[in-house]
Amino acid sequence: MPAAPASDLTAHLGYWLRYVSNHVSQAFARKVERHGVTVAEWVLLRQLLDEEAIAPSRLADRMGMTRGAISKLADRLIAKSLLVRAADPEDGRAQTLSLTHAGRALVPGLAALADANDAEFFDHLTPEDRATLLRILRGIVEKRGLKFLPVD
Amino acid sequence: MPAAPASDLTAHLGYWLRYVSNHVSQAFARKVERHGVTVAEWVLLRQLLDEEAIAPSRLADRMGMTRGAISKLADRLIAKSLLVRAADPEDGRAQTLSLTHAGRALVPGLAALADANDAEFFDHLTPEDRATLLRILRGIVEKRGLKFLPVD
DNA sequence: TCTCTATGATTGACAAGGAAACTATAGGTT
DNA sequence: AACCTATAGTTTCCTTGTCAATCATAGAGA
Repeated sequence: MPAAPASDLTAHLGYWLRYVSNHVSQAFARKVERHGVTVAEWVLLRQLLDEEAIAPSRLADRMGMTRGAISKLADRLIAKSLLVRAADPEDGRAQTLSLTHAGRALVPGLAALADANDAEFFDHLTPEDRATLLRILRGIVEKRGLKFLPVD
Repeated sequence: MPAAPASDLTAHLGYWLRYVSNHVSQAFARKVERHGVTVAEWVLLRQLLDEEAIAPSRLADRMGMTRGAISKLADRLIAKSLLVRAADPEDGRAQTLSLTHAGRALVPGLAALADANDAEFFDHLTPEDRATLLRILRGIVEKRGLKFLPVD
């Protein structure tokens, strides 16, 4: 009798991954909340820091959200004067999003919070463990051909 | 000049953790969806398999959700005839939740899906890497004194 | 016993994302 | 040029969670 060993919930790596990841994200959410932004908003702002202007659809791909979600997320950031939407001069259908001055100014402070959050959860690991964790996670992304950055 | 190195988004372990975790959970969500349940519903059902009956508040703690969320989650499972709610005979305020026959019968199939999902994402790792990953994740939970199991 | 506070659970209002319908424009084909 | 299909974005509806208010009961203290 092989007795399939009962699938204990806590035996699943996926379970632990979700467990820890949610805590890390929740902790980060609390940190950025004080600055008036959500985690999704932070990710969008951060993406825009590198590029002059970017199409909503590209953001949707990169952030792993639907275009509808990006549309609304952009609305909220525009309402906070951190973002501007402009028509693409080369394509009548397309829009571009770019940071306002205020938006650009906000990013470094949030980045520092991201650093702090990472430190809070991972600094106690040995350098080897940190490297292994990163290697494993990147490996899964590569192996599975994952395309986008999740947010929630 | 130490030059704090710009906080590249992809340098954060929290980023990768969230990235991978969300994909693993989304893949699992698609699997259980075919059986008519959500991930949160699966977790609740699985928790109940071990205990005869359990208080909603205990579930809220364990699952890392608010009591309000558990209340509604239970409503949905009751509507699907997988769960029953009963008054606690010892405390007029308390309720207890327990699986119906159908609910209990559903769990093994879902557990198999959880196994399959884990295999899909982690089977390519060496046993050492799997062990390390589990150890690291458990270590973080312990170090940080995390109390509950996240769901979404 | 009466009252006050704490606790368990539910409910209502709101937030944020997904799916699908919809609008407008691009670009190829005839 | 006229049409047809593909693509970019937005909007609508639905789901599911949180937060805060609410209700009922428990249990301690005057």
